[in-house]
Amino acid sequence: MRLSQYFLPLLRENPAEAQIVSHRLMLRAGMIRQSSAGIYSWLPLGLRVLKRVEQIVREEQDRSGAQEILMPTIQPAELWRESGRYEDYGKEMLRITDRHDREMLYGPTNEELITAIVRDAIKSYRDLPKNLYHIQWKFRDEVRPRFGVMRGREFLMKDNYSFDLDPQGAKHSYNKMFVAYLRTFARMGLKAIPMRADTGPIGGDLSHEFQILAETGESEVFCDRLWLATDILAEAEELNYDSDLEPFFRHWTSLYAATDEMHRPETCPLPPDQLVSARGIEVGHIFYFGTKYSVPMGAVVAGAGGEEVPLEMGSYGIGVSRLVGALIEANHDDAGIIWPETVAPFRLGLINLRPSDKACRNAADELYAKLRGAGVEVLYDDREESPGAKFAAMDLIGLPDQLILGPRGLAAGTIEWKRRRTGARHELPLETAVAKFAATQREAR
RNA sequence: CGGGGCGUAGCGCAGUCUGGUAGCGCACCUGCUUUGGGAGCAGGAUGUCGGAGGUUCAAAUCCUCUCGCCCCGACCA
Repeated sequence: MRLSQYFLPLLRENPAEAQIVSHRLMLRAGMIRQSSAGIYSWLPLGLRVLKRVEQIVREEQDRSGAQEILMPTIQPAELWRESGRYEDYGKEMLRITDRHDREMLYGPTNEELITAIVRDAIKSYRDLPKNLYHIQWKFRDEVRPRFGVMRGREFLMKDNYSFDLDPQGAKHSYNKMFVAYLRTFARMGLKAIPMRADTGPIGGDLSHEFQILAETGESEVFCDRLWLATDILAEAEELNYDSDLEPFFRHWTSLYAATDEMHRPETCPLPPDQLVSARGIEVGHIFYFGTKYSVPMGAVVAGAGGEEVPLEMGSYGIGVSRLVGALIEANHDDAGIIWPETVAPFRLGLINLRPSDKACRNAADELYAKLRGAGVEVLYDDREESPGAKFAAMDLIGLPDQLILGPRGLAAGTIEWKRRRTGARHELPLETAVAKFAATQREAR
């Protein structure tokens, strides 16, 4: 993509309403624009990241055996009356009346809808287990939306729902998601620590939140110091979803980690010097709640003996749009965003320092064409701007690598390669640049 | 939902107390010069001062009502 043609409205100064770093940088980097409190439009650069994150989530769900569906944003009130949550959910639920005075709502979550779908479709234990997910916009009319997309009213969530015949099967489904979540976050370069969590209004008795440690986290969390040096992905990667995941689950939940609500200083097993207290961003939450919805909503199947068995259910959520903010919270410096390669909107930025110079322009255009031809996603800054402005813009949007072509290097047949994260610079022979990034593009994806 | 703050050009702000021609920086447009870390000079365009009502010869400024946004707390992917 040529930057001269790209819709990338960068801001040089911080908008007054943005207080935390991810919100500031998303606005400054032209990723989002706010339309009202907690509701955002995603501009081209931001949407590319959102889709990358979504795709990683999708791939790990598919790998775990979950199947993708798509449920609507608007749901009928009567379903929520069946579970009793229509009244319980309170003002956070956006209620709508259609032209026939039918009570509708913009879905804050989908337990009721999916339970109704499965209830009507699955009648035999032979059709279990099932795990269905969708990635859809949700709306929760938060009293106080804040922190940009980290705590919006409208947000993109991956939610899925498992259906099993018995608690043992349901626990296996829960364990699968436990593993899938670790893999998902690790692929984005995030260390998300599973923490014993309160089940809240969803209900149930087993629940873990996946928390990313960050100074700007919304809540206080506590964990064993050992978590800081742990590479969970290495172990999670080797697991087979059909094997018994309980030992893995037990191992990783034995290392202390708890949210504020679940942490009790008097009963905490860790000595004070082993306990880390930090701020956490909740990027995922998994629940096992048994028959909480299946019983009131009559979601039963015929068991092996012909008896009616209510479905054992769990639900699992990942805040996809929140993750974009969380990724920035975890990956930035004073100059801007530093994208992990797996979620970067473009793999590479190409800066032509002197587009008015014919030799520079020809060389940069040619390099751009070759990179594209090699399948490298490259954002090409071909604008007539001062060098400083281009460097600042490229650092701000945070592409993992930059190729900087100027008259100085061109005369020597070289191009400068700068790594965004480390700031390390190398001179590359011009002709090797394409091959180098064609290779890294394959590795990263 | 309790407490606090803010709405003036695309962004950041001054002007409001003490009513009297709506300003500054950046961004934008034109021209020339410049070109390895947010360039310089010259010229130019941009506003229902959040909205409604009121007071006044005169309202960004005073009064009333209203809408929006942000922060702290309680609540949540």
